[in-house]
Amino acid sequence: MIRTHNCGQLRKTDVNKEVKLVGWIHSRRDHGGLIFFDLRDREGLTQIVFNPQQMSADIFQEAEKLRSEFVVNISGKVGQRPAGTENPKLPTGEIEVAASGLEVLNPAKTLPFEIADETEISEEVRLKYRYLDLRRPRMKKNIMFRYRTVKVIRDYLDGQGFIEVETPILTKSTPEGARDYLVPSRVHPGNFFALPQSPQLFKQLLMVAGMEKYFQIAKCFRDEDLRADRQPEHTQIDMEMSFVDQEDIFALCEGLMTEVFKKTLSIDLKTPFPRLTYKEAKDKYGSDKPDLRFGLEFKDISSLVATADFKVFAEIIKNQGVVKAICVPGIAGYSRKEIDDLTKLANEFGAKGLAWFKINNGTIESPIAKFFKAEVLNSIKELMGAKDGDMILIIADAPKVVAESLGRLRSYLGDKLNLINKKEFNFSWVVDFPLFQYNAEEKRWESEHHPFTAPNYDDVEYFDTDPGQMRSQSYDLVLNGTEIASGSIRIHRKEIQEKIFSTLGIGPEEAKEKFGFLLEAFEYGAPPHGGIAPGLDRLTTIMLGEDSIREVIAFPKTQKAVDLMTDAPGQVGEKQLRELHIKLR
RNA sequence: GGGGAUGUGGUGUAGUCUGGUUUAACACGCUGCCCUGUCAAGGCAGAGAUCGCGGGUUCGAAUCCCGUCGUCCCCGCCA
Repeated sequence: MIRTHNCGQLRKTDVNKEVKLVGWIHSRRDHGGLIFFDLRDREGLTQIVFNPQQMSADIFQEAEKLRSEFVVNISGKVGQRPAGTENPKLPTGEIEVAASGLEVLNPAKTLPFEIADETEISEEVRLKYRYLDLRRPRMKKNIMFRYRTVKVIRDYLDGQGFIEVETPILTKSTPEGARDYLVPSRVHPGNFFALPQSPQLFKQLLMVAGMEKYFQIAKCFRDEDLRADRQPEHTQIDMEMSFVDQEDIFALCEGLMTEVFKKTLSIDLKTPFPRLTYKEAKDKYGSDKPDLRFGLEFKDISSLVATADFKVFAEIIKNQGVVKAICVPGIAGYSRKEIDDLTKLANEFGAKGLAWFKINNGTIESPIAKFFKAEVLNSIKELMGAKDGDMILIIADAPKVVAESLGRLRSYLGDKLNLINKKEFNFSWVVDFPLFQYNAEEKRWESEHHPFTAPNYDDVEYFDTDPGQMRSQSYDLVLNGTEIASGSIRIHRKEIQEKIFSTLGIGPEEAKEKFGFLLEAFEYGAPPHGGIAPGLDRLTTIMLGEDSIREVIAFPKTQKAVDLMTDAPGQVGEKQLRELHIKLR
């Protein structure tokens, strides 16, 4: 090894030791007759001092030529800093290394930006020079935090009897779900592998194989448009267990999260995490991943206003619509324009209008108040728990539109009015998802989760009469309004699987062609099994208080799915295409 | 596919609405010189930008118009 210590290591107890340090020149303070450098490696910073009276003139001259980010090898003696010159900001701040030897291992051009958290740099520049961006303390911290998280996960699951198994990256395209990334087969002209959207089928086959407890830190690929929380490739903590029910999965996942938060952030999570059904979540928050760090719960006021003189509401209720409201504290002073902005937001999500009641001096002010009897207004006020200074926002529409638009208003106001405690980590389970959802465009039923999700066995009577009514044994883990894990108990019996396929309009032939290997496997003794897959990127993003998963991914892609550093994707030559039997059009 | 924001020396911004007192300003960085206790070192001097790209309007465009490209946020999409 070139070095004897790292740059975060030396303390007062090391004074007078002869040491060798390597690293990057982090900063330079040249006093002419005396030069200070902060030398940086992964572990920290150590001040190096070059004093011409204590070294050869040659070396001092060399030191004068050092610039930012040169990679150097320093030898010297650890010294206690003179009284009053200690730096309390550095763990190594009580000492410095008096250099006696210097070797430039590699010079560096002037960097496009400084290696410091304080400098704001456009993401475009950061991604082009990602290897420099990762030198910055924040990014280094994020990447190392991610590693520690994964390490805790592996240790925990190992302790629980799980084994990590790798599954193929080159696999088969499956219908439904996201768009696949395809890889052409050279050996089989016209045939393609698909990159896995998740190891779903393989982990179920590992259960059939008798592995009982499987996990994998698994890369998943989806060729869909990107967002702050979506990249074309992301990492799941993929888990599957045999002989379990929903409760076992919850307990495992709660144990895992508790361990992770304890070991990485020293935070004690309270378990069990609260649960709410999909229906409750939609009814009260308009979302299947509600942010429960703040209230603004929906209240259904349909029955209160159904018989009032206000025709708009009455009509909507008559046509299977609903009227729901949230009570927003302290915004009764909102101007016309501010209310217009809220209305515009509601419009974006399909609501035709936004009604409002301002509570001032105990009375309700609203352009539509005159249509309601005093006792109706009072009942609404009471139901909403509205106080002076509050404003009740009301949306009347089809249930889906009300949920989406009022839900969006809720999130917007929760953020805008600072109702959210940013330090809180609020976990909850959302359970009893519907088994199917109807695709009106294609006039067919689709799986809400995936086609291997077990139904809630209390609901199987609806298979032929009302599939939309059926609940599934699938569940999401929600953290601060983000879905961070999704899973289900799987079907392990052939006849139920066939029933699902027939509801989805997948005939026996098609099922055999697409999932034949899985269905066949189920005929050789498949244990009951289920699993869950937390998203590592989303989880660590929230834990670190970042706004985008790009901040926890070493080499992420832009919104156009491009890697600005490597310039991928790129063109390939005619020879490569010919070998793959591909002709561009 | 759609909506919105944005692009000015190496980096981050001001200037753009209201075209001309701009020879495009400021901070950081960079270069040179001075400097023995700094740690966001300090002082002095200096270099560095055809204002994303293309076209148009105009006597005159960073500024107005059209197109185009990149980046970001959102909708659709993401079992």
